[in-house]
Amino acid sequence: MTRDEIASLLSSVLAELKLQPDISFRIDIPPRKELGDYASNIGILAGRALKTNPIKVAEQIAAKAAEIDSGRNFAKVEFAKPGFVNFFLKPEYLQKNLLSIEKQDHDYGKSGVSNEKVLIEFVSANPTGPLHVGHGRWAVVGDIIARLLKATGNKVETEFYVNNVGAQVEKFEASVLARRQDEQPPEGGYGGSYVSSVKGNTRAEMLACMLEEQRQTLHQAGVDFNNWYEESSLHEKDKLRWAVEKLHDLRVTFEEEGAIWFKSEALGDDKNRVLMRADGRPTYFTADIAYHLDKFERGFDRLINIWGTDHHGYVSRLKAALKVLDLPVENFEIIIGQLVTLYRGDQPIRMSKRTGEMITFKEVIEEIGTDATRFFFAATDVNSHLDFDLELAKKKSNDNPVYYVQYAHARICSILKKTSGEASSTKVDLSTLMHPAERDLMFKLLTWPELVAEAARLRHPHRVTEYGRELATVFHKFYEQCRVLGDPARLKLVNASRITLRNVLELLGINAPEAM
RNA sequence: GCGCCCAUAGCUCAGCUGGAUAGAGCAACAGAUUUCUAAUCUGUGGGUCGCAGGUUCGAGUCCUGCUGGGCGCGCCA
Repeated sequence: MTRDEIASLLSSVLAELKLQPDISFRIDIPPRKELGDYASNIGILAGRALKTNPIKVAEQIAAKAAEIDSGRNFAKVEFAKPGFVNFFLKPEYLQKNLLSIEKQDHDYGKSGVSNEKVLIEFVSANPTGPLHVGHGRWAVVGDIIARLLKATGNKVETEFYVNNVGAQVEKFEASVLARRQDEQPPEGGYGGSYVSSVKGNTRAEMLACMLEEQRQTLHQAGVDFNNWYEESSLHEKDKLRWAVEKLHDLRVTFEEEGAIWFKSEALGDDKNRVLMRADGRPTYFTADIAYHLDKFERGFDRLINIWGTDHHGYVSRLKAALKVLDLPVENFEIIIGQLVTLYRGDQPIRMSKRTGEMITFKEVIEEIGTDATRFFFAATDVNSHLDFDLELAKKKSNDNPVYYVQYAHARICSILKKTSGEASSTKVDLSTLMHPAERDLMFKLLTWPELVAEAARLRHPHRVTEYGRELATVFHKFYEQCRVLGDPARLKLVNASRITLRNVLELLGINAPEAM
């Protein structure tokens, strides 16, 4: 009985007992083992809805659930204090799941809970300098969210938007040329040391050079985009003018001081915004409207953007524009990624693209490795600011959480190498798997698919790293207490653990080494 | 000044649409290896969940105010 199956069981219990059928009860893993494998607050909520004693209702529900199940999946179903219903799975159920894990192999954890065509856009750094650590964080998070959404049944494309038009790229070109003449960059230009290594004679060549470096860095981080969407292609297709005309037709534009404005203030923004400058050139905002119109035109059901916190002020104006254009804004999510402050010991390192004083994403990868970089950046909620001490990450590299998880996988492979394929035998009596450590491990394995679904739904990669640590812990404890070699049932359990652990690392884009 | 985000153990962070006795890793201390990898495990200490109110059977979680920090508030991108 997975969480979903318990949910539908409880729904039919409510129906049979003729209780309030539409309460949104929760099913959780309770804080202590004595309270079962799963627990629901259903009695509390039903009691409240019916204005009766919640404990009595819980008692009734527990009895009915046990009756319907009639000992197939649950050893017992109990009710408890404020109105909880607690479910205790039979060991046979957990044991049976091991066979299912082996059978599903790489697919264990995947599901079809969602079926949308999703475009996720992230990083989208200006092609005027190397990627900084914040980009790196958003790259890792975006990449893993894409993997999560694929794993739960969606068709997903990843996209990097290239801002290769406008004042910034003009200043970039001027800065490169100035550096070659040993001159100062223009006002607001780029002064980092990387400027001298930019190759190319034309602006396009210079941008291509910078872009290629970004692409390589991302590849090194295990992040490979499906699409690189160049802003210039929007201009070539005259999409900006087309977008402005659409807004004009909707009567949400006006002219003032020679510029064309969008009446965004009336649509939830702080103020009105310029679409076309007095000199006739469009703003970045106009390009962004055209770009997102184009995204929806390409037939995606859902758009997800990861934007740096420095762009959060653009959320309301872009949503206002898309809404007035009658696009489904409810299917347009913007995840705001907070910054990373790098430290060397107590010393914070400022991230500024315009000064030479920055540590790039590439340097971080090279210093602490791809696996550790991905794990650390995935391991915290992207909505929270992250303080990241390079010295600490490097110094402690031997008991980094990522190595802890990888080590569990390597240990398993080492055991399995010592066997002659007994783990793959189909006729094994699993009923001997009764030890508490075995049970804990089996239960942890059982919850992997629902964890993936939950992490995908919340767009929370850090749930996956968390699970990886927990699974490794449960495995290591099992390993300490239970000798595996010579026990066919335990070999089965270990093999299922190997598959699950590998799938966790696969989802995170981290290597699953067979030896360490 | 206005807007968004954050504040949980010495440090870095989890805590799911409000649920049962607030967790993990690191750091500190004490132990475990003739046995499948000790990159492991066991145990100990460590908390007014920034502060003050409110909502209710129940608040780290929701609301209001305050304090402290990050980021925005361009006819830059």
